[in-house]
Amino acid sequence: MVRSTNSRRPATLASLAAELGVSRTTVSNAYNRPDQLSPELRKRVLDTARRLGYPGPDPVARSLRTRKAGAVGLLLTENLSYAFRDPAAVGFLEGLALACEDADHGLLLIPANPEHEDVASVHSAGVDGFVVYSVPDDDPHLAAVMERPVPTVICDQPSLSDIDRVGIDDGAAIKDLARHLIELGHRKIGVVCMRLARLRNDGPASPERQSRANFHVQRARLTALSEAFAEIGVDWEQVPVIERFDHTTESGGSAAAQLMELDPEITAIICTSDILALGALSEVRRQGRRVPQDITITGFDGIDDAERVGLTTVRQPVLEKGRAAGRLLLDAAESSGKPREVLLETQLVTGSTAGSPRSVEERWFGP
Amino acid sequence: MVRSTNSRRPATLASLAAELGVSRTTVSNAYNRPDQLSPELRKRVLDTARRLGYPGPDPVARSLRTRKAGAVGLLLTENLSYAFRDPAAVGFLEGLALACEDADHGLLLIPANPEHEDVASVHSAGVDGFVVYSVPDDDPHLAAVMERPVPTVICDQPSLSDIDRVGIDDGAAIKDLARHLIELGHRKIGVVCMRLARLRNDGPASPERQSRANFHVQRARLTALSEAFAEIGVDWEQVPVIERFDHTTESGGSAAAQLMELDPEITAIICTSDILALGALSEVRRQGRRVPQDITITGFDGIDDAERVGLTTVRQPVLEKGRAAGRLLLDAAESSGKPREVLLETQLVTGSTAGSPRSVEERWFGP
DNA sequence: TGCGGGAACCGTAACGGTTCAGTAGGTCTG
DNA sequence: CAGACCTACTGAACCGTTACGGTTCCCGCA
Repeated sequence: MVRSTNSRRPATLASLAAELGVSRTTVSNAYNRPDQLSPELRKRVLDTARRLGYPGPDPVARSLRTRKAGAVGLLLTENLSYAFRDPAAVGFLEGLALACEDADHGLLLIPANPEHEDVASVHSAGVDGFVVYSVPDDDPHLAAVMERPVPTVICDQPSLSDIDRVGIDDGAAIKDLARHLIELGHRKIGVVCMRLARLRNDGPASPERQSRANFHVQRARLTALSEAFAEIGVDWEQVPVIERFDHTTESGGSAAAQLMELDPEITAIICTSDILALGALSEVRRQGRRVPQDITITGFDGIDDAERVGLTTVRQPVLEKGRAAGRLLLDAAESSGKPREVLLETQLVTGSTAGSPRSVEERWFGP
Repeated sequence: MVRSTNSRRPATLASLAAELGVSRTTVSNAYNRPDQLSPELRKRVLDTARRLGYPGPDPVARSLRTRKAGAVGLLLTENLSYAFRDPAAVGFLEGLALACEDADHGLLLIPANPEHEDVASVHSAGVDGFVVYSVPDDDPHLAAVMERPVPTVICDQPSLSDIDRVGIDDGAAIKDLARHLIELGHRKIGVVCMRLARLRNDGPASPERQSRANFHVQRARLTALSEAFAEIGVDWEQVPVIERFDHTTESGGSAAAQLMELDPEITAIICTSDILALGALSEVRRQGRRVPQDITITGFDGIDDAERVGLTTVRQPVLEKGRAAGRLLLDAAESSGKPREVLLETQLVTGSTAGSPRSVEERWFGP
């Protein structure tokens, strides 16, 4: 593109000062501390600036000196576009954006390809702090963030390191859901979950793999599920858990199919996200089964589409989570010493996709 | 939060160099030009860095020196959270994010409150370029962006200034839609449009206000509509146009209500966005009218929800638009002198919300 | 033995600001 | 009329890095 007023080199504060015959300090003050110079001189500075096409103090140079960037970095180990594709992520981002806006900060989305070890993007992010959203605990990008000498807030992660954190009680939330299903009479269930580790794995996840999962949220939910069902004597080793790397409805569908093939006896499919559940729902119906008469399906998150179709799920306040993360990061009352923690409330949503399992006779011969 | 290894002051490249007894250049090279020093020394540098808790070259300082920020700024004159609430904006962002990702750049969302004159956020954005999305042509933030000596791409804006631009042919697109309605037999129509200027105005927009609109997209669409209907002898002065400041379904609903009250004779409501159209659709149905038997409703954008309900609309490739904007900005082949322009294709989607108007008799006494 | 050339490292000057401790000159106070 | 105090401005240090143009040293080769 072409610029209208362009001399060889763009004007700087120093060149402006020279032109005016004043010191750089004075020009700087004209922008930052109007009370430090006479109104006339200030006007003269600003006018000359306009004439020379000086756009005001360079943000980067200022940032270097003041040690403030006026921006918050968001790290989510996913393709950047995922942030806009997943409704829960979008909600989180909206909340985070609100908090940033309130504090007059920009929001920098940092590209961090999950299959890539390159952390240069983290190193080159000029930000005042990081929000880390849903990354595996062994992620190199996360490690790189931790090295940076700026405050950091982490979401949906265990509090293993001494870092401020925002999250929900994943375990308690999904236990409520599990007990709901147990009350309805479900004993033979199957689970569809999101990726458990950085390496792609699509298929059954052994109990060992489950407990070693690097994604805290998934691990917590699976553990809680196993506990809830252990309470009524269900052997978790026998419960099929299907993992999917990509978080899409297609994944949910194929996982549900795999689950039903693996064990046709299951009466309920518990999905660890609504997206997966919506996919499972379509697949199950495509196969001609009715929900919830023939099979029960549940999700997690409480996204709009889930509500629309009446999915039985757990609603978590994604927007609030984003906002809380931003607030925590930008709050001046920071650095109280101990890491702070915000736990948000969740809510069991009993929709129309969960019902009592029919007896085997009913299933085969009708009610 | 607490940092594990924290001496009084964080280590810098210089302190590292001093500790090692080498020059700053060498330390810098250890990070940026591994081929410039022996592998042994490099290892020693990196080891010492780890020991001292030096997180690598400061991004801001580096950015000042190299004149690169590794980020693209996005200006959209809306509350930041709007970017995540409006599906068309989300699609655009997704595309833009894809382009940024490909080029290993971050994406900085710049807060720019539309009702606020404060452009400091633009001045303090450390970015290599700007993408401007859907802002009024008299917006001070836009002016501030133009002052910054970095490349800029503008979306959905006339090519008044010599700036790279991405967009669609709004006029042609909506004319197709208009002709479709005309063929169906509509002569008495009403229009619901998005905000036309920076100052809030909810209600009828006079032809004069329409032609003076500061939002190019809206102006272009309204102008094209007036031309299309003028061709068949409809006096645009008589066509009610209702403007809404907030871009929500609620706005669409109330605008539709206002429109029908203003002129109960209209047989079609043309909305300049799907969001507005979806709101209008609910409102019309709430009032007990059937679509399209009693009234026709059309939108613009082609968002998912529109497709879901079978809205007659114009589909525009929002994701592609974002991607094209990003590509244009980051393309090295830039600065060819003349401003570049990318015009994307649109497509008329004939859904189920547009039909032939019934005669007045039919309307009152049934078919 | 002399010399060209590459590998490894260094010194200095930016990059474009902000900050803080002055200082010159004028006004106010007792 | 001395001293305190204020207003308006200045000089120099500093923020942490990279770019540029060396210098030194050693090796191979004629």
